[in-house]
Order: sequence, then structure tokens, then C-alpha cells
Amino acid sequence: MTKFQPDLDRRFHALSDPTRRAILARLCLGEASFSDVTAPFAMAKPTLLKHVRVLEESGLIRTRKTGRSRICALDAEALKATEDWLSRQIRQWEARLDQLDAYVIQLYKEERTANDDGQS
Amino acid sequence: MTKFQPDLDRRFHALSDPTRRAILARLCLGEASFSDVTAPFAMAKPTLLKHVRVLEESGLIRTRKTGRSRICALDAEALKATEDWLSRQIRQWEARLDQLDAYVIQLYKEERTANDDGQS
DNA sequence: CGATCAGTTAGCCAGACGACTAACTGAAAT
DNA sequence: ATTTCAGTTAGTCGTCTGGCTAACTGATCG
Repeated sequence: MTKFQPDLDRRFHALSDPTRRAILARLCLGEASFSDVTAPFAMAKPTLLKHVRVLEESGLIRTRKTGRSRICALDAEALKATEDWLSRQIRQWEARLDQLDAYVIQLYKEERTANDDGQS
Repeated sequence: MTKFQPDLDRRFHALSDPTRRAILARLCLGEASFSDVTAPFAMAKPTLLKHVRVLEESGLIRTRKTGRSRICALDAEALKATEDWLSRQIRQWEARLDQLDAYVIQLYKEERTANDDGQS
């Protein structure tokens, strides 16, 4: 559990920046060149290049060079793996909340049956 | 500018550190005091305190002070909201991949019918 | 009361991050 | 062959991050 998970580190870090999330969102519509992907942002090109590199190194996107432009596209498996981890955490956690609910309901029933002193 | 980070920024950032993910994982088993949560790590207490604060500020966990100890617990809604965003991205994206698949299958069928040359 | 123990504050440090400008590379267009 | 244009490299700058130690606070135990 305390296992070293560099992929997750990089992926979550990649997702922690709004510019990078916006780039991902744009790529959800399909492949695009660096300049297409980058056009909406009021930022210097080298800055955006870095963002794209971060996304690429995190494995969330792939890119390839075609002529003088670079085409960017999402990488399905990587994004899915990130979600899997989160889903797993959530499942465990909701199971715990369900247990808690069950316990509270049980308490309530016992209280009704006994019709004794009530607490807030 | 780096000052006001929307929830997603803070949440993904919080998730990008393995120590913090381990703390979250531990809290999936139920509430625990700071020292319980913190015991498995060979790290100075102030360092771990910072991690807990990052998690708390991200909204992923809540804490309360009881006597001289601090109790930590997960916050369900926050973790869910993060997953929702990711799920949405993935859904859009998989829809796109499905379209692509359909297109590839279509190509394949046409190819079989035509019995023509294709690429690898 | 005094000691202890859980958590906290303050301050330090090296390295990563996110932004910038200026200058370079190399494919495409004229 | 030149120019243009997409992308790239290199270097700078201020802030944030994640780690540390040392010293403090304040609840609990003897």
C-alpha cells in the first residue's frame, strides 16, 4: 500500500493543473496539432510545450511529429488506470459508509422497539 | 495567481503524493488519530502534519481535535466529485474510441469484401 | 505539581514548478 | 534560395513543495 507508484504520482500531478486539464478536454474531441491544442491559451509557447510534455511523460497523451507539426492524442489505458485506482478507493470507502449506515439504522430500530430514553 | 486554486487543482495535487495516497488508503479503513495514521511512515511529524493539512485543505479529508489528539476521516463527497470529473472525461473519450473502432471495423469489412491491399 | 506525550509552530533548505524572453532548427511556402 | 512558420532549446525568475530540526503548547498521567 505504501508501494512506490511513480505513474500515479505523475498522472495526478499532470491532472492538477487547469491548463493541462483543458488540453486533455480538448483532446477528448480528437487528435490535434500542438498549435491547435494550444491556440486558446494566452501563454508563451514554451510554457505550453512544457505542459504537453508533462502530459506526455505522465502517459496521459501520446504525440508524434508529422512534418513540422506535432500531433497530440489521448492515451485511453492510462486515464483508465488512474480512474481505476480512484474507483477502488471509493468503493472501499462507500462500503465503510454503508456499514455505518446499517449500524445507525440498527440503532434507530432498537430505539423504537425499546421506546425508552432518547438521545439527540 | 498561484493563490486561489480551485478544488480540482488542490485535489489532484493532494493525490499526486504517495504518502498522501497511503494516508487516504489507511483512512479507507476508518477514522484514526494523527499518530495512528502517521505511524507507518519514517518521516518527521511536522512533515506528516503538512501532508495531513494538504489533504484537509483539498477537502479530501476532515479532522477534529479531541483532547490532545486529532482525529482524521475521509470526506466522501469530495472524493466522489473528483472521480465524477474523471469519469466524464473518460466517457467522452471512450465514446470517441468506440467511433474509431466502428470505423476500423467498417474498414476491415470493406477490405474483406473488396479483398484489396491494406496497411499493417 | 511536574513529567510526559500528541500535536503544533517556526524556520531552514534543495529542488521542482510554472511562467517568461530570446534565440535556434528545420519543414513548407513563395 | 529566402522567407515563413511550427515547434524547440536554453536560460532566468519567483514561488511552491517536501523534507528536516528545534523549540513550543497544552492535555493527560503519576
